[in-house]
Amino acid sequence: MAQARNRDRAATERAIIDAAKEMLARDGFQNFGVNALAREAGCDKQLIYRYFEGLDGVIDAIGGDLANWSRDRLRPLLALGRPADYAELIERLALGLLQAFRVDPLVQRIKAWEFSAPSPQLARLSAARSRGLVEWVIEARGDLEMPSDIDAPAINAAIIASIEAIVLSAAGAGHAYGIPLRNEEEWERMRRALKALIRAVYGQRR
Amino acid sequence: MAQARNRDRAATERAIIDAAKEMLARDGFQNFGVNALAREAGCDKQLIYRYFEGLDGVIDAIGGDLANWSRDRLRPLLALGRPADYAELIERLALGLLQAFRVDPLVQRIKAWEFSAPSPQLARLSAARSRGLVEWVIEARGDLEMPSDIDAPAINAAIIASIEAIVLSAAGAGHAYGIPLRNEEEWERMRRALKALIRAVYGQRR
DNA sequence: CTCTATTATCACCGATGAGTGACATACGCA
DNA sequence: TGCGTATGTCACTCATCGGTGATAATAGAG
Repeated sequence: MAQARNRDRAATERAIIDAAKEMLARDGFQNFGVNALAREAGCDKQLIYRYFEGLDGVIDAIGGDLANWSRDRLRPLLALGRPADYAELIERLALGLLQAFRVDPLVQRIKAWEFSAPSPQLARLSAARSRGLVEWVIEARGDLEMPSDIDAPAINAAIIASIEAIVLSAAGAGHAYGIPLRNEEEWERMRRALKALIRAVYGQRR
Repeated sequence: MAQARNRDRAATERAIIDAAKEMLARDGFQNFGVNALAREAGCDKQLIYRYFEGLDGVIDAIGGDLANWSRDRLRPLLALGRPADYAELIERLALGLLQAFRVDPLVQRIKAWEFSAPSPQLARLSAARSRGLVEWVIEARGDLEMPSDIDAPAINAAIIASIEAIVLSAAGAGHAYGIPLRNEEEWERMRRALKALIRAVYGQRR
């Protein structure tokens, strides 16, 4: 439980934001409210209104923290060197995203909430992540040629969609669409399937 | 707004269930509660407790209504005759499921809620749908050989996951992962991409 | 017709929600 | 040193929540 130092607005704001992130990651948006947040942050709820103008402002602030989420999570993949072909590029993207999403309950909750209660505000958060994603692809792609005979953007969308739904299912139920996903071996099976899918549709240079 | 006839328990129960389905399809689980449901069903909330022992009982009753959802939605596809190969089988499954899911806000809401607030109860609803799905595949597959060189169950899971995430995104935001999905042409683009994905991974007999 | 059991309604409880106005405290500037 | 303002606290309103006990109304059995 984050605790605010006294008489320090910046610290209090951080305490509120940190508490909010922790609560969301733990319980989701379910019982997320001003009262609970104030309790968790160890301050009076009045301050939430004063400093953030309510819960929405807190969400926006979290959005600021997460603005570069995709970029930051995928950056290490650039160090692997240039991908040999488009298939390898998308494979890296998919597996990197899978891992990043899998270990980040906060982003999982945000995505899940976006599914069940769409709002312009949550959509903005998601849009920022998407933007970082395509920027990464552009940067990592370099001068690699894009497949012209198939609709790569739509196919990539399908692949990313698949990853998000699988992670969300597994996080909640321990399995996804009949495939158990409780430990690293089981996840490795799913990774292999995704790789097979990507290699099949984008071909592989040998 | 469903309205109960007076002094007719069966009719009242139906009115409650119908109102619940309508509310969930319209607003999701967000403000779904005993008070709101009673108001919408045009009866006193006490009856919800008497006849269903609370909200959970109502959900279970809806589950009963939806027990054969997959089976019923996919059945027409059996009339198309035997698929020529495994790819065609999965293609029919995917496109059939996409369409069924796309036009059914109630099932969409249930799925979305399962993502953001996993519970054994919701999981049971989803499990029933899954079961119907694999039963359909077994029935439709007949004596068609299954691909042995790849992990078809995991790949199929990924494909179905993809479809659900795409539909949920599109329902909320009008687009999914950068691909606009507001009209039938745009959906046709996504269908083509899914077909390409399935054909690529499962090959096609020619 | 009378009585009983089912059906439906009403009035209430305690808890909790968001939101706000008034008040206390302490920091830093003049 | 004293004062103003930023910071923090408290107490309250009003609405809604899930849940329950008592009571009214009516249909059907005898």
